[in-house]
Amino acid sequence: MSAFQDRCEVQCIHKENVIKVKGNSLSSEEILGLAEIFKALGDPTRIRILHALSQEELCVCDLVEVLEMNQSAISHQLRVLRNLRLVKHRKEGKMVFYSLDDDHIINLFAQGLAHIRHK
Amino acid sequence: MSAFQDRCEVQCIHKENVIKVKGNSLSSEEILGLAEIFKALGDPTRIRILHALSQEELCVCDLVEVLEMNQSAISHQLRVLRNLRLVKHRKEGKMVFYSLDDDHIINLFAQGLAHIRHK
DNA sequence: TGCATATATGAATGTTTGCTCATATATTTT
DNA sequence: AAAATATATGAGCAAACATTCATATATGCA
Repeated sequence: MSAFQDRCEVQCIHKENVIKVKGNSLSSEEILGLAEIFKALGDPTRIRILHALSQEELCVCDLVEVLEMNQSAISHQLRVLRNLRLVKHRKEGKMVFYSLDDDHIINLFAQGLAHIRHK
Repeated sequence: MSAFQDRCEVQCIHKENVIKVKGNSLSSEEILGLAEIFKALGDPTRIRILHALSQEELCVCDLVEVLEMNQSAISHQLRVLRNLRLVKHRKEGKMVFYSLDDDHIINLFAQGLAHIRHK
């Protein structure tokens, strides 16, 4: 209780709920990790890339064609997805083929679509 | 095929895959809708708010106390979540109580955590 | 070796975003 | 009616971001 008055000038706190919720919070790593993934999914270009890759392994050129965006933009976004291990890549000659690194993303899409369709 | 050469100066395209994937893309509304939700989840403060609300209905003051952030920041983020219908609110006197608007978010969190824990 | 192709990346830029500060609104209390 | 409390919101600012342009790297081919 002492921790309360120290910092917060507000009076309406429902102490029990606050204590309960504070005692069951996510770790900083979990919070930052979640935010990082969701932020990566929070961009139309990256959504389109991931959705395309959920159907086929594709090279960068293919993605350029599918998304109708320029190659630099695609490559920059692929780097973001690669750094988060959302996609993996495989080199074959001059080309680099990308694919999803695991299936969680597909489930996340399904959940997300379920949400927007119920609204 | 004509559509190809028009715009794209690249030659390595795997035509069949590109056609298949292009023919099965999400609609603009779906893409933008998904991006919007995931963007909303892509911020540590909003994650913490949503996680808190997944345990208890809380008023703004409670959230201020739980997150240890100032009231204005919390209110601004609550507005974002409200606009996307991720949370709903209920007024009681001077106070406004917030809670999750549906359970999809909980599933999204679970999926997201599954992803980061497997890496 | 030299040229073309596929991809990656740094710098620059315009936009978006999250927070703070100040203030407005709404409700209760005195 | 005035003061206090709970919440909302506009303006301003710094940081993050998405794209473009120019260029670098790497591979295959003549």
